[in-house]
Formats: sequence, structure tokens, C-alpha cells
Amino acid sequence: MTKDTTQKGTYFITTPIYYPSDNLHIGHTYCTVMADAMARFKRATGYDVHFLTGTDEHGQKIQTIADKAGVTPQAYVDHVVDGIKDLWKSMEISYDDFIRTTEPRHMKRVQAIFMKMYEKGDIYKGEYEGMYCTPCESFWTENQLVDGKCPDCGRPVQKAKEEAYFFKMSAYADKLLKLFEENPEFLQPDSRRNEMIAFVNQGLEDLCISRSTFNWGIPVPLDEKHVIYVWLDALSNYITAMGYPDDPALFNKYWPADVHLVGKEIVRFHSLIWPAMLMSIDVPLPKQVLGHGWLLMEGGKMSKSKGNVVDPVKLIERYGIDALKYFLLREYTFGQDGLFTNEVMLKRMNYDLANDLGNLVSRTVSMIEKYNGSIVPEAQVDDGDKGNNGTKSTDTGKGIDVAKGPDTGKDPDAAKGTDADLKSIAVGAAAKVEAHMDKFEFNLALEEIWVLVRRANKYIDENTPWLLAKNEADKPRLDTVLHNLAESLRIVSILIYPFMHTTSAKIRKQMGLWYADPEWTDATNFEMMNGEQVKKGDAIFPRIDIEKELEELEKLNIKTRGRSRSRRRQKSACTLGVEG
RNA sequence: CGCGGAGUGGAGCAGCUGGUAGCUCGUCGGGCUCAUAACCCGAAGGUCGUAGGUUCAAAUCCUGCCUCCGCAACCA
Repeated sequence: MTKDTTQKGTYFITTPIYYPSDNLHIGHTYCTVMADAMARFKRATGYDVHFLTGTDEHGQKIQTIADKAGVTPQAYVDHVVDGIKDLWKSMEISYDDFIRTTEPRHMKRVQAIFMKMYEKGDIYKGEYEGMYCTPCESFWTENQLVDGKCPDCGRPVQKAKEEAYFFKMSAYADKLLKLFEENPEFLQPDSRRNEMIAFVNQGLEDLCISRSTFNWGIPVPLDEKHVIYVWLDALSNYITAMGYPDDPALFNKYWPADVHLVGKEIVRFHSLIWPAMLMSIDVPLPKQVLGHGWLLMEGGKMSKSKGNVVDPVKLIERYGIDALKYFLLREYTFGQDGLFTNEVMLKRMNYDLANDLGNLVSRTVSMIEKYNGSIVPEAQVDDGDKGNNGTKSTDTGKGIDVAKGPDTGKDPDAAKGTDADLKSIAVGAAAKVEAHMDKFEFNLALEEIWVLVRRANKYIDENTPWLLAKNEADKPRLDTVLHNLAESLRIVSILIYPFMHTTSAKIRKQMGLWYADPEWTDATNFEMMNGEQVKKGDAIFPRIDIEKELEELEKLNIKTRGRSRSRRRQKSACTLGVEG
């Protein structure tokens, strides 16, 4: 990775910019963890990566919340954004840039973009009509109303108009349809693309891009009564952060973005409004928009008002970053909704991390310590001819294996080529991981790695090193078995590096390999270890007592629930957020 | 008839360019003792929401219906 010289070009990936009306929850974490894993994977496999995230800090909601809290909007968002940055830091999110829409670099560039669209003739002044709640000073759409009344305060609303600027989005309908037709990859998964095509076919209206009923926003150039309204402000971040248009070094290097990773609820804005905006200012379109699914709680969508919000900070404290990241990436299928429960999470952590991987490391290191004085031996006696390249073959080792266990007894071939089988799985895993990652199939990529982990566990049982250790004549075979296990673990440590780099390093440390950043290409080489001194350390993933832990979490949950009920008015909000 | 997604053994999911239903967990039985009471093997358990249709053959294609869930435009 660090030394990788085979540069494959640039890779620019973004998360949405989150709305800092409140602390982020597990849904935001989910999206950012995926982006981070992809960024790390691309770096590991030789790309020059730029990973952008940030916050969308304007809008009436922030202004209202700040007013209630008795602070300025800027002071309010500064505080929340500090918390968000702390969260990403504690999760070791490897972003290259963090853009805040209140930064001067963003504000001046959004104004520049506005002017470009204006000069193009795509912006005009018109009237925005909606249902207005005077006490709340808020416009609502018909659909948002609850029983025809203000969804916030429940009071009646009136039809009202205000002057506003509009973007001629309707003019881009044909071009957007063409985009979807000619580039099926532009928006994935397919189900989302179909939705968008249907949406455009219903007819696009022009987009209201300014407001004059509040002022917490970027002023419209030439008309200071107005502030630029959410989408033009927020979406622009993807290029303003890159210096567009006045300082385009990064922009020229990395744009167009390879992927905008977004939640399914904001797919429409990213796949319709954003491309239309870019067309208007003659900037190339991003290569791909990917809409992921939601983490659903028992009882539906995660939301503050339901009191079922999961706080990632607590989970990190209890289980560690790597366990949480592993769970999020392994459990859910990209693009689909998934159920989040404490039990699902704890089981995943225990079974895969503690039982399978952690225990494999533990037993392997322990056997090398006991049976070979802590030194990783050289391979000497291959156990089969399946792999066609067996070194020398004696039947000492083999005889014992086959006799052991009713399983291998039934199928003599199974015991014959355990070495070849293990090796081919180990050496072939990297390519499979790469193939899955190309399609954002994090869960399948990890599953592929665990095929190797499980195979290694099985390999131990098949070869019963503890029996080989009893007979001096079997020492060559024992050495080979231990060596093959060490190689397998070294490869596992490389493969998990993009997903769990800390664990990756922990494994290498126990195996006597001290480098922090492995070479990805070494995952296809099975003959690299000889003479390393292993050293057993603490359990990589301690086993969790699930029953007890569930009770503990339940107690914590009750507290959370009590608190959030009192804040029921404060709806969870994120402009480009993952979870609405 | 607004648009879209989902309904598969006890649980959560995969399969869905048609051809003996697969994974993880749970349950039951067995093996092993190097290991974090972990690991390995085996078994039971599903007429794949429902009613029809196409086909030699459908979980997989088509139609109707039922149930659940998202989205429905400036809203965060």
C-alpha cells in the first residue's frame, strides 16, 4: 500500500454532507463507514484517492433550533460539527477533506455557480406558492400537512406566495432521460434508476432555489433579500470543496467524481437536480450515484421521535471500532434496507469475529508457540497430490488424519488435498474481494474472506497438529501445517486491512510481522513466512456474553428513550443525511 | 388503477438471464481438545404470500389478489 507503485489513477468518492441539527446516529455512520472502507480499499489497491465528506449547515431548521437555544446559528452548528468531527475521528474515518457550507470557500463559490447558471439563462425570478404557517414562519407542501394543518405546531395554514428564484430544471428533462438511458451505471441500484425515470416522465417542474423568509444561508448575488435555498447550496459542495471555479487544481485532478454515495431518500436530488445543475454550468457529470438502503429498527425507520435512535459512540465504546465497522459492512446488502437489532449485531460480532477469526488467531499462535518454540516453520511435506505441486509426500501425516474423525473417513479425498485446498482459497481470495468491491458488495467481500477463515479452522481439525506433535516422525508434516496456517493468517490480515486496519495490524503483530501497512499484492503469495517469532497477545475480539450484554443495552436504551421523548418536537434532520 | 421494493424451513437473509431450494444462527446427535465453553462433522425442518397461466420443467417468466414497507417535488 504505502509502497505500491502501480498507480491506477485517481478515485474520488463522497458521502452526503450531513445536516448538523443534532448529533449523528448509526445511519450516518453506516454510510460513512462504507465510503471509508471503499476509500481505503482503493488506496490499498493502488489508486490516488480523494475522500470528501462534510456538513450542510444552512436553512431555516438550524436557524430555528439555534434561536430556541439562544445562540447564533453559527455557534450552534460549530458545536454540533465539532461533535461530528470527533465521531469520525474516533471511527478513524480517513477523509481527505471536510467541507462545511458555512466556510467562505464554499459560500463564494456557490455564488459563482449561481451567477453562471443565471448568465446561462437558467435562473429566473418567480413566485413560490405553498401553505404557510405564520407562527412557525414555515412553508409546507400539501403532502406534508397533517390533517391539513401545520405538521410542526398543528395550527391552521394559509395559502401564501413569496418571491423566489427558480432554476429551469424542466428544460433538462430530456437530457436526464438520455443520461439514464445511455449510462445505466450512472445510477444504481437499478430499482432506483427505474424510479427516477418514472419520475422524470411524470414531468419536471422548475426548482425553487431561493428563500426570503429566513436569512441563515448564502445571499443570492445581486439580490440580498434572498438566500440560496438548500439544494443549490448543498449539492455544490462536491465541486466547491475541490476549488471550482476559481482554484481548480484539485478539481482538475479528481473531477468528475467516481462515486457519490448517498442514502436512498436523496437519490432523486443527486441523480436529477445535481446533473441538471452541472449541465447548466457545463461541468462534467459524476460517474456514478449509488443509493444505499436504510438501517431499520424494530418498528420501522429510525427516528428521534420514536426514541429508537442508535448512538454509534456507545457502540464504539463497548465493542470497538473494528467490530462495529465489520458488523455494518458484513450484515447489510448495499442498496437494500436491513434490520438493526442489538441481538443481530452481537451475534455477528461473536460468531464471526470472536469465534471464527479471533479464535483462529489464538489457536494458531498458541500451537506455533507450543510445537515449534514460537517460530514459524518452513513448509516441508505437502499432504496431497491434488495441487499437482506437492513437495515430498510421506503418508505418515496423512495416515493419522484420515483415521481421525468420522467426517474425513467418509470422504478420503477430503483429507488428501487439504493443503492444496487451503492454498487455493487463500491465494484466490484477493481477486474475489476485488470483484465484489467493484460492485460495492461489502458483505460479499467480507464473506469471501471468511470462507478462508473457516477453511483454516477446518484445516486444523483435519490435520490435528496436536497428534502430529506427539510423534517425532511427523515433525515435517507438523511444520507444514503450522506454516500454512501462518500464511493463511497473514493473507487474512491483508484482506481485512481496508475494513479493519487495526485488527489487521494486531494479527500481524502476533504472527511476528511488524509492518503496519501490508502490500495488497502479497495476498496472492503463499510462500512468504519462515522464521518469524510469534507472540500470543490479548484476544483480538473478546467473546461477548450476549444475554448479559442485551440486558445492559436494554438499560441504556431505556435511558435514551426517556430523554428523546422529551425532545419529541425536535425531529431528526439531515439535509443530505442518510436517515431522515 | 400514482411510482417502486418486499413476502423463501424457528429467526435473519441468498437464489429469481427457469431444470433436484442455499447461507448464517437456532435445535438435535456426534467428533476433537490446539484454541476466546471456541473449532470440526452429521441430522431434522420449507409444496419458496395466494389464485391462475406459459412450459417437458417455475421460488425463478406472465396475470389477478392479499399483506408489509419506502417515495410522491422544494421538504431537512
